[in-house]
Amino acid sequence: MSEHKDFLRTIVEKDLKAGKYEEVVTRFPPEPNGFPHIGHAKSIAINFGIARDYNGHCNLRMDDTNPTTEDTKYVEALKDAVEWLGFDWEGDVRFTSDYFSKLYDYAIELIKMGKAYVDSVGEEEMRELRGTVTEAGKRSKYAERSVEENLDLFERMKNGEFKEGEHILRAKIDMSAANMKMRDPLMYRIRHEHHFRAGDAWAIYPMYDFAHCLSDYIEGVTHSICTLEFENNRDIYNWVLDTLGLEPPHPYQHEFARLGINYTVMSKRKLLELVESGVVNGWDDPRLPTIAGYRRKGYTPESILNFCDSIGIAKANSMVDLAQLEFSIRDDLNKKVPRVMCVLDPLKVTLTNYEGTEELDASYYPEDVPKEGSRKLPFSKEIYIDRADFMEEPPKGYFRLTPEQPVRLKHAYIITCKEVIKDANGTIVEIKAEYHPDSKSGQDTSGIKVKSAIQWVDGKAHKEVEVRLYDRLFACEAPEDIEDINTDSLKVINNALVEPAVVNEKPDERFQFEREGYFYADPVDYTDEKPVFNKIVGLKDSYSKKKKSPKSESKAQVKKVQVDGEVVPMNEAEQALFDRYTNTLKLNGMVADILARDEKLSAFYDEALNELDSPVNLANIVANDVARELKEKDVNTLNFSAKQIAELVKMLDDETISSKIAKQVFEEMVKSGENPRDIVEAKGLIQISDLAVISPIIDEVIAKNPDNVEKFKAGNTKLLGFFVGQVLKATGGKANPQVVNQLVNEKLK
RNA sequence: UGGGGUAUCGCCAAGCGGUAAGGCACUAGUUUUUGGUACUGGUAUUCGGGGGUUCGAAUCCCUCUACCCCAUCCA
Repeated sequence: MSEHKDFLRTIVEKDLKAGKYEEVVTRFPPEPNGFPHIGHAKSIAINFGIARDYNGHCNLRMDDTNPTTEDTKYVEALKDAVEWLGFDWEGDVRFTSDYFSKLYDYAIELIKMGKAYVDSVGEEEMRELRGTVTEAGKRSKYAERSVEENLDLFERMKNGEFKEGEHILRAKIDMSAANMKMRDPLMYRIRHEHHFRAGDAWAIYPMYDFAHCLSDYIEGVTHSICTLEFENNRDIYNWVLDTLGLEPPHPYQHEFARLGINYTVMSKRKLLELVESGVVNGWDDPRLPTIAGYRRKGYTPESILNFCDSIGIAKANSMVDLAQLEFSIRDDLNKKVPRVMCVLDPLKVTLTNYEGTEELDASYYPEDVPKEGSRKLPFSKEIYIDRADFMEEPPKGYFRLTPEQPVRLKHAYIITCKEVIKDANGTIVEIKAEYHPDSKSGQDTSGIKVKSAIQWVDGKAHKEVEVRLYDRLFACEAPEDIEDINTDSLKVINNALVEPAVVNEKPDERFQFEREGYFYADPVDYTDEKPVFNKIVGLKDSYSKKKKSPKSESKAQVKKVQVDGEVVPMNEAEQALFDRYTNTLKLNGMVADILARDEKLSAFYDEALNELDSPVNLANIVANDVARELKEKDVNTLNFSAKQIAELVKMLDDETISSKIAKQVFEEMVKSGENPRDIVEAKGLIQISDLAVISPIIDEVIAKNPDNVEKFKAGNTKLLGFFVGQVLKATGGKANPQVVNQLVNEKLK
């Protein structure tokens, strides 16, 4: 129903509307040092999605500024992922390395402005000089080098005249900045390393903080969207663009929370570890949360996109339940995919009263899936069913075949068990059963009631296939490392039996194996001789859930006790002020506390008090509303004066205006600096307390909302607010809310 | 410990002073030749805690608490 926008789209819309940009340009800027995972999918969906929604465009840019970790095989994987998800990037794939010489020029400009310098301290010393989060850092002695010297050194760095680590180019910002990122951040480091695209042309490589903002600018990006951990970097982002004095429009950075899913790891480092240690079989192992992995497993791009859509975009760190992803793929495949029969754990059934063979018609799709298509099902005396679908001594609520309970073979006949044959160990090896000739699917006249229909395959006319059953890679919700791995994450069934049409007709590459789950013909290992199917996801299973679920543990959670920290005690002057406020002016403790502790506020309050002797109302508005404005501004930059606030409160005291209107007028004063009386007059905001005026309006509101009147009378007293709100709305906020409140209450009684 | 963020149901997430959306999960029922799907209902007297302002607060003010990020020549 509600077409709400995420906060990024809200920003984009506002910017577009304000004419800040003509066209929205975003970018997806991965570093090509690993395979993209589903977290990247979220970023792709956001960046390309926003560009699409607002008729802009999105670039694909490889952020390749670190030659030691990056590789061209990863850029291919990245391109594949974006394409597979169905997005087109604008023009060619971009590379930060394409901008190296432009970036170099910008750096020189900064040096010339005295805003960057070559530092030559060692790594260790630099760390020490940087200070800590609580202590300011110190600039190294090299910060004093002349522009000429810096220019010379920097050029020689570029030419490869120095060893790695010998020199570094830093921005000259502020070594005592509270934001550690602003303590003269590094812009260039020396790397005698072969770059997979730039070759050996460069001996210096730009750092992220220098390269990223400028690359965005060069490409005309308007909204530079990244994850939360870059919040602290935003200051440098703006600093570089601003101090270079680049012609607007500038791009601006906005951050959202990265995706976390339980039972999986998402960090590139950990993923790399899993791949390199051989715990999984490559980057596209279906147990990995990589896009290649999901793709190999059989997920559709639509399902991934729907998932990204369903989890929303916000700024709170969160951990999404894996069930949400699984829902997305089931939901997608349910509408699309043919149903087919496969027996994972075969148990032979001989139909003692059946002779010959026949072919049964069977639709590929259930009635609720509006798709056409069917196949023939060979049927004969010998068939296989799944071992789990027969029980000699069934528990209560078991719907399948038992010695007493017949069952339907899906698309075929009802059968009744006659004899159970076991081997020497007591394991069941065969069932002898009888079929009911008049119970054929679609023309059943037998009148036999069965509780379920099970899958089966013909004893001879079937295909043997390999089925790979995947489970979550990790055993715990928030896995840390390899210790937490689920040792049962892959089960291979070598000889599952599938009905012949699956392999012969190949009606699709994804199937629902009835009553089991969704499966995908493995794109790599599948051959006609040995078909291989990957389990994408199981069907929802309310039976086994009911069976084991021991009802979630004690729900009676004790409410967490929260200890209150200590409040800083007031100093003497503050205490004196506080006492005066509470004792002689009769302010309540909280308000007095707020005022007394803040010099700006108490001064403002005292000034207003000189104008008007209304200590309580004045205190309230100062402590609540004026305080908000004074949080970031200084008294003399405010648009309004203490005198005007006194005037406002005067009107409140007179009941010329209501407190609701007072807030509105205050907002106006903040913006325009006009006199409160003028505002009230100009907008006609004088309070209406006349019953003769208010009463008919209430009647109208009541008449318009019979449902809510009903609910109110039934005891939903919260609705009082609704009615008052409606009346106030109808009067432009001018009705006296106290009067309205009382009147509504009476009328609804 | 300085700075920057974030707290609304088991998990996501709307909400921006006037009736606490929605999805997942859970649950009860209806339909069903998939224990699937679909459909119908049930799930927050309450928004991290405590105060204050207001006729009215998840929303404004004060304060406390918890968690995340920042001291790589990574991005």
